[in-house]
Amino acid sequence: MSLPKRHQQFPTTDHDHQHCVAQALREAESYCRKRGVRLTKLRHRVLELIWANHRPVGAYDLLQQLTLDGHKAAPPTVYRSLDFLLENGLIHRINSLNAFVGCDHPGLDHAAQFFICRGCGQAAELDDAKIESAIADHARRIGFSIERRSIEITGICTHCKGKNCDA
Amino acid sequence: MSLPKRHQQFPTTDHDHQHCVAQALREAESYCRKRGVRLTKLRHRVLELIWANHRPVGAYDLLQQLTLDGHKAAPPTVYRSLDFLLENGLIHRINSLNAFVGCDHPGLDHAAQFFICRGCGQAAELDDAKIESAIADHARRIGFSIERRSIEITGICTHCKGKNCDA
DNA sequence: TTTATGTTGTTATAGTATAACATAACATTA
DNA sequence: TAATGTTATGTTATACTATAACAACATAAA
Repeated sequence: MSLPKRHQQFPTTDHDHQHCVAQALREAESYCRKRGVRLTKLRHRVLELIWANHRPVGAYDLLQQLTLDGHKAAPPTVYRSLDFLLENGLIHRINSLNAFVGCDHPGLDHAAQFFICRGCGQAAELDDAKIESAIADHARRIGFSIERRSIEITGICTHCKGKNCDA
Repeated sequence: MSLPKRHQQFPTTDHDHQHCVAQALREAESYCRKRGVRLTKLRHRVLELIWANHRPVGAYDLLQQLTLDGHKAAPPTVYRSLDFLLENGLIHRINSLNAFVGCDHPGLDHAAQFFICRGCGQAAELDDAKIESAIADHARRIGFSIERRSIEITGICTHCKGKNCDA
C-alpha cells in the first residue's frame, strides 16, 4: 500500500495547513469510532495541538498550551493522552527529540521512518519499502524478530538549503 | 569497507567478553593517540564501564559504578566523559533507551544501525550497506542532506527466542 | 616558570516522565 | 433510574535524564 505524495515530502511553509489539521482530525475521529476507542475532548485537543504544525512538539509544550486554554493540567494528563494517541497510531514519538508528531495515515502498521530538518524543525514521515525491506532482510538473516522501529534521519531539507542553517 | 563477523551478530552469553573489552580499550587508546585527543583516566574508566557488557547503559548507572569505585562523581562528570566518547566515535547513544553502548570500530563514519533485544537487553551494531543506501537514495530523491542517523530496531534476538521473553 | 588550554569538581537547576491514589465521567445491567 | 463496574482525569509527589555556571586543578606550549 503506497502513500499519497503529500506524505513523502517536506511541506512548504505556505501550504494549506488548515487542511492538514482538519483531515488529520477527521481521520482520527473516524479511526477511533471504528476501533471503538474514545477520542475524548482532551485527547482530541492534544492531537490538535500536536498538529499545530509539522514540527515535533514536546510534552511540556503541550502542557503549556493546555494551560493557555485555561485547562489547569499536570504532566500525567498530557502523558496519558500521548500514550493513548501513540497506542492508537495517531502520533509518533521522535526519540532523538523527546517529542511527538502527528501521523497522517493512522492504523497502518507502517515503518515510520522520519527525516527531520534541523533548519525548519519539520519532520517528514516516510514509508519507503526499500528501507523497510533492507531492514527486514537483515533481521531475517540474523534471526531477529522485529517489534518496533525507530528510524530518525536528521539533516537539512530541500527548502532550507541555501538559507542560514549553517548547513 | 566491511566489518568482521563479530560485529554483525548478537553475542552469545558465554562468549569471551574479556576479549571484547580488552580489544575495545586497545583500539580506543590507539585511536585517541592517533587523533591527538586525550583518553584520560576518567574517560578510559567510563568507556570500560560501558563495555562491561553488550547492553546499553544509562548515565546514572555509570555514575553509580564510579561511586562504587570510590570516585565521588556528579552527573556532569559522567556526561562530559560521554560527550567526549561520543564525539570521538567510541560509543553510540541509543535514543530509545537514553543509554550508551560501546562502538567496536571507532573512527569510521558509519551508519550505526542497532538491533536491540528486549529479552537479553543486548544491542548489536550493524552496518548494512543496503539499509544505508536505501536511506541515502530516498534522501537524494527528496533533496535532503543527511547529517545524522538514528536507526534502532527493537525486538527479540535469536538466542532469546523460546525463552521466557513473552515474545 | 609563566601562560594558555583543557579537564574535572561542585552546586544548582532545567527538562522529561511516571507512581500512586483520589475523583469524576461514562457504560451496563438490574 | 439506581447500582455497579470500568475508563478517564485530577492531584501530589517523586524519579529519571541532562545541562548551566563557575571554581579548582592538570597538562601542554611558549
